Amino acid sequence: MALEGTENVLVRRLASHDALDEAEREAVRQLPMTVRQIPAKRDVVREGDRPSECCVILEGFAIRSKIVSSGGRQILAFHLPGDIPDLQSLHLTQLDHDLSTLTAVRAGFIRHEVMHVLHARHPRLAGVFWRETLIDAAIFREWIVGLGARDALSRTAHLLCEMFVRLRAVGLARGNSVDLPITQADLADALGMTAVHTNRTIQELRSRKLIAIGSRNLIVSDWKELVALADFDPSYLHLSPEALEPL
Amino acid sequence: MALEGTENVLVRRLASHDALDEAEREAVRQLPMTVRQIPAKRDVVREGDRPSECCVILEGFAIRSKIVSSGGRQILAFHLPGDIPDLQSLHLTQLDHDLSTLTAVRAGFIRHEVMHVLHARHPRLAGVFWRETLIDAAIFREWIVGLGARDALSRTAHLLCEMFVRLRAVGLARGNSVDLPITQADLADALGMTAVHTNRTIQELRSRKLIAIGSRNLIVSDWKELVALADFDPSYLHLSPEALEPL
DNA sequence: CGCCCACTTGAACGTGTTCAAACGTCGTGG
DNA sequence: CCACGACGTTTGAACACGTTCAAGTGGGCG
Repeated sequence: MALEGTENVLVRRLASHDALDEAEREAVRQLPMTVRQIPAKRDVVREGDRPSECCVILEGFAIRSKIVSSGGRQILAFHLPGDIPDLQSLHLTQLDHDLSTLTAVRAGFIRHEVMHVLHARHPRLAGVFWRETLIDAAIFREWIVGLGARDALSRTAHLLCEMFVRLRAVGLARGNSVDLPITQADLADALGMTAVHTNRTIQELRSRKLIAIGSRNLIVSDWKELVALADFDPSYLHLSPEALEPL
Repeated sequence: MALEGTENVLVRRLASHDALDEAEREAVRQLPMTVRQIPAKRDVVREGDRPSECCVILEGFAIRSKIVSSGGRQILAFHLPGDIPDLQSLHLTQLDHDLSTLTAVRAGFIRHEVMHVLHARHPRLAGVFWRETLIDAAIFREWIVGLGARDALSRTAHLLCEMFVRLRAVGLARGNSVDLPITQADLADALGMTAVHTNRTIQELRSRKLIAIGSRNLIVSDWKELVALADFDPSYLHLSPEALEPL
């Protein structure tokens, strides 16, 4: 049945770093979770909200973003199945950014109290969830490096490398191809550049035969060269050795 | 004696958000901590290290940074007294960036095992430390916004606002003046721009009579205007209402 | 006194922006 | 079945923000 699959997304994610014992796995499986289907391009929670639950993405893509006074939008993170985009709300009452869907999303919502009880009962699980938010922060740091110290071409290549590795790590790659339903305008808002220049940068990556990319999927034609151009080192993703192995 | 003061830095910081009960405060005060004095411009831990302790800054300024292949350095965070810059190493074994001192720093080192025991014994304290890393991440997010969506002037103003508020929150401001021993070259590496342009941007802020700034201190002459220019909203710092009050 | 480091200045240059228009594709309704 | 509109992508040309390189100033410390 559906629920089994959905909960396993969470167990698999949490167990991918530290091994969990059976009691811990079972406790996660037993987490009461409300599964909701959310259409594409909808806000899930907004800046200023004080959420009382947090959500696991089960299917689809979501983003976190922030609007600046000049009207611009900065995308802070792309989230894919297995991610818990607002886990921080567990200890930071007020949300300081928006969470919205890119595609249609199926997400599981877990109430904060339930999480707190889980953490009190299974302190090691608290550490595992904590770790998830730390990986989140590690990705933010790498984005800071990209925005501050890399030019448009290597910054774009770097983001594509990251998305590819993360999707592959959760089993969403088929060979060197992944679904990537992110428009160039969205990429632009993440990369801190205009859609026009994002388009030209992508064309450059294409003409160098590093990638083939459409509006819904990405094929990495030359992983080695793409990584070299991007100066991409996946250690910041803190994935298990297996998830990185046969790249 | 010195040790009392140093430990109180930590208690005060942790208690500034959620109230701690006496047992919890005492547990933090009893944390065995090795205080070390580190000269200016020294690495504390480096990318790739697997630290077995984490440190609280007691005095002085530190930075986290990352080197890119092209030779550039991106500063990811400025840390001041009360901060725990490598708290993440508690659950992320391998460090993905460097931590180094800007000025001479007095820091207290706490072994990971000790922290783990503390968290197991006082689950609520675990949440409080977790929260510290979440605020860290919130600051990263705001830097992403700055680097991606703000121009040089407002980005620089924003960073100065942030530093001023954070220093004030830990009692390091005297009126509208704070010690800020950050060179323009360091600012440049944080802001993702050249030292030359950082210099010109600062001159612009000076000539607009918003700030007076030397190489060791910052005076905010016109807070309201500076905030407006920076589009600065301190909520992302998740400070207590008292720390923000009479701005 | 002299050196080093941080800051400052000038001028040419380039990466990425801005504005504006056109193209292709997909889904919808006539 | 074709017309239409919406959306994402592509293209061109002028422009600007920030870079680059190079030289010079000023203050603090040995």
